Amino acid sequence: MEWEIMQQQQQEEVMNGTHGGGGGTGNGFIAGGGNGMFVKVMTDEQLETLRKQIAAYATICEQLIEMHKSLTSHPELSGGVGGARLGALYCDPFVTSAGHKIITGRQRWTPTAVQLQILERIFDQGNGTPSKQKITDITKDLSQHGQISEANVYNWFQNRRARSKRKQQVSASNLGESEVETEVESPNDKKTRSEDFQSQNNNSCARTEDVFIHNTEISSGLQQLDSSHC
Amino acid sequence: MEWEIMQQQQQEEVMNGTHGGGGGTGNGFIAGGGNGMFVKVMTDEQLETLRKQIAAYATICEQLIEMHKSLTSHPELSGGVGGARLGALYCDPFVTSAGHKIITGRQRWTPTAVQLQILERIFDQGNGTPSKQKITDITKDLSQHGQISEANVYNWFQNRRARSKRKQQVSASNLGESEVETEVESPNDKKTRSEDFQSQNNNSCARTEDVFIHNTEISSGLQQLDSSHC
DNA sequence: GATTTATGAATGAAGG
DNA sequence: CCTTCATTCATAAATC
Repeated sequence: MEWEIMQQQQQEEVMNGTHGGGGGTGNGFIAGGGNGMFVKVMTDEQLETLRKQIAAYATICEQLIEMHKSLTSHPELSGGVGGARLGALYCDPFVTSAGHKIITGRQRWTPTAVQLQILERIFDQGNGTPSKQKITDITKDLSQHGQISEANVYNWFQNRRARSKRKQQVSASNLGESEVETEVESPNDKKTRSEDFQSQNNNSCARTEDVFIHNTEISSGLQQLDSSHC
Repeated sequence: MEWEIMQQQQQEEVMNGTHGGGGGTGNGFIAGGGNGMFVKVMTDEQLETLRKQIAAYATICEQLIEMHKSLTSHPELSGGVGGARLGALYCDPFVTSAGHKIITGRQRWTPTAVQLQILERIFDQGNGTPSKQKITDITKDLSQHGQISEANVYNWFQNRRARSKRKQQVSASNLGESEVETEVESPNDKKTRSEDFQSQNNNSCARTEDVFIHNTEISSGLQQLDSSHC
């Protein structure tokens, strides 16, 4: 279809930019048609949106397939690990042997060694509150050593802190446990809110009531979607 | 029934679509040719249309799943424990492999694909002010498609707005000098149409602590499927 | 090169 | 609202 050009551009950018640890900063406005000519294409967010939607669609379809299989064929799968293998089986078409997926998702940033050093040092010293100004500052500093964005720095600190804390918890709670339990399972009572009306912890089990199929075509689905707004 | 055929066709479609782009610059997404002869990008309307179509497919598929669930849960289909058996089929690999208990307690709400569609649609419609009454209304509407509470809706809108805004800031500051960006709105008016569109997400109901499937999006789907029967 | 691990990123929820 | 935290998802890197 018509986006192939856009896709191509996007992929080129990704390939060129992110292998050395860059990327992540791209926005959706990519030059098309050589030098000097710019066309507006999908933003990254739009692209991401579509990617996710298609992925969700594929997921749902796969569920359908598996359900159908489990119904039509007897589930005497040897070992009973059908789920995993089936998943891999059906996933394969989505991942080409060339190595990239349907829509090349954004490559994630990978910190350079130097960047990591600096980040760690900052974390070790003043840590705690990476204020906004500080983030900007650090980002500017780190960009001397490789491609980076403020979001990267922000995420890095967030993750660093969270995982540091979690590790502490784990080591603390593991001291009394010689169980077969390999997983840590935070037994400490978290902040258990009880006054809010936050009770929706129920998995969406089979809903047998509102099942109706518009047997016509896509438009019916669109209608339904449209009518569902308020 | 008709969904058999439908499923078959969809499978073919998916496979064809994703394999076709394997060679060269092609991505499995849409590209049919592989050699870009035409320089054509999507307009916003086209994008929106596509988005809706995908959403419609997702909706239909979801309904199919629900219908299928209702079918399989009938006791006479498989000796009185149809639902359980099916559930065991899908759940076992995930539940037993990690050797842990399923914490059936708190877990954060994850919007269904359909729910997200509706939410995004409402969000897109401008009216960025989700009044209390509106929240209640939306919640009621969404509860047709899965478990949800008003707090969820409220939080979702809050987060959606905040992050959309933040993203705009980032992209604006990032591309800065590039002139391809048409100006969006006057800075004094905060509330305008949102440039970005949805973000889909696969939901997982029960926590699978040890994920041993790394097939990108599909694994999430399996998780969802696994948990949807417990 | 198939799995597993480590970790960047996304997001639901709480606090102020 | 805006910020922060906790959890989860997805993927680059590592491991076997």
